[in-house]
Amino acid sequence: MTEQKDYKIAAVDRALALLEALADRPEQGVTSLAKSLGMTKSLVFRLLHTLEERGFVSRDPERAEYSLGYRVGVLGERLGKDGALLYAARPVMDDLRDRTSENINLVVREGLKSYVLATRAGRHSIRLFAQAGRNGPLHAGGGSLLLLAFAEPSVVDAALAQPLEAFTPHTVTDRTRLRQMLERIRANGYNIVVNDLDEGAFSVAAPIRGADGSVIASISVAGAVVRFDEERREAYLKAALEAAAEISERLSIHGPGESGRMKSTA
Amino acid sequence: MTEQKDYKIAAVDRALALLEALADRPEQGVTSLAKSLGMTKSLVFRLLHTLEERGFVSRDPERAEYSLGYRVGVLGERLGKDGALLYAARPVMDDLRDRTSENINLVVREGLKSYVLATRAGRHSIRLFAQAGRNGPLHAGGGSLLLLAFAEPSVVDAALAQPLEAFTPHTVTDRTRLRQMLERIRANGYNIVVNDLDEGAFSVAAPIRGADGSVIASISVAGAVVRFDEERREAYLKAALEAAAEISERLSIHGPGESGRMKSTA
DNA sequence: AAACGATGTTTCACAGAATAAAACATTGCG
DNA sequence: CGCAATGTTTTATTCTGTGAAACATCGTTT
Repeated sequence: MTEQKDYKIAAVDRALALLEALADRPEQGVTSLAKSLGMTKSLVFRLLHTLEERGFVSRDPERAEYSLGYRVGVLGERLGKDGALLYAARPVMDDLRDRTSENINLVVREGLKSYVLATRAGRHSIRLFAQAGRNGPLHAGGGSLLLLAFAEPSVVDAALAQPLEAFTPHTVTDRTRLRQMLERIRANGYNIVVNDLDEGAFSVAAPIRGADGSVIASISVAGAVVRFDEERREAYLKAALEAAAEISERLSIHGPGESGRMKSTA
Repeated sequence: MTEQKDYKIAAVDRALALLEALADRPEQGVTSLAKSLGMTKSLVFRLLHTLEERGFVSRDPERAEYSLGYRVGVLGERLGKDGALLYAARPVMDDLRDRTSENINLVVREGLKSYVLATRAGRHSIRLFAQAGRNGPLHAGGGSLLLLAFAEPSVVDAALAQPLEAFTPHTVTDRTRLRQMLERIRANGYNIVVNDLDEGAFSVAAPIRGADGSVIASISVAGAVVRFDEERREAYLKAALEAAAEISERLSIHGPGESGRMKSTA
């Protein structure tokens, strides 16, 4: 436990804890909140007043019960869904890159295409398909296939109804085999592909889940196949799954536990 | 200036002001924020640290610039879009009810139906169609028609392609006349109807706009036609427009100005 | 290349603000 | 009708938030 400098200002931290508690369970009263947070009633009362004045908390005047206020919604909308994902993923991606020294990709689905939200460049120089802001196919690439595997059936049907381009000789374009692959990905909870989108490249992808538990993005470790031995395969898979779990936890209502203290001390 | 009890706790209020500033303009540095908010650099630095630890603020590690963090998105999503609107509207609806003594309705569009988000009962007892949680038509009722008027053309076409029920002898079901009415509503920026959904009732509706400026809801004053003279017509229209503007302002990025201090001292 | 200027980070001492405890008010329930 | 639980207000004390200023780091200019 290295006591790193603590600039935290207690009053603000407590106010934020209050907001989290109200997000976790709305319609709470002063006493209930005070008890569950280990604060005194008067403190909670003052905090709520402050938050309410700015619309971050809303009081039902009849029942004197509090919930999150409209300003939280306005600011959240401003950030956008991708924004939340992106910022939650950022430090985790940095960490994953440092651990693996490979390229890291954060990919979401956009209709029948994949979309690269962010990347981290590994230490080894290799040109891959993935590039932030770029649209790609859904039927090839580690992250893309994983997204397709966890998409609604109607999306899968629509995606497979399109012409399926072969990006390399190894790209799977046979629809029956593709459906089998998707089934396997769902069963495994991850996806590993080799040479299917970029010649000479591998990709190890894990699913990121939103607050409601549905898969909303994939994070993947990608690099040159020549460095991809059995040992790395295991290590990268473990790292990718952990990273995905960490991001998913951040995006859940309960938020990250006390364990996830990532400081990339490169 | 009646100095009402000030329970506001300064540190928290400043932190919230910081969040608002970052929502208004992301990617700001410490100095810029300190200057625009009239705080010292060290204070802003500490506030940002506290906010960052909880994910309410996100720092670009390279450029040392801050934006809203992912937690804001998670909490905002939890509230939902209707939640933000509902909580922003609540005190305004109370105020509008107190001013007019009539029924107040907050209505949104849900596909090709209207949906009553919330109501306030006036002092005079009158049974109206509107009831919280209820779906209604789009082609009749003050608020519903206004929502239709400001909907995308494809929605209007789809709504008018349906069979149009006549709820009273005064309900307009002629499609050409309806389109003329919608045109008028758009031009006026409000809508007043009589007897078209509830026999013997009037409705004065004004548009509520979201952060992006599009019309997302309507607020309306409704009551018995027998009390609806010219003087009240003017007064209700003014009150409804003001209420709609107030709610819209709350939902905008900049938030409510210092003017809007509503305390319903009934 | 050296010096400057701007920015982010850290330190520190003090004022005043946040806090806990307890009294008070209000509401609902038995 | 009284009891119990909750929200609100007050107050005294302490500790924390705060501003000023020093320091570090970076990019730019001369």
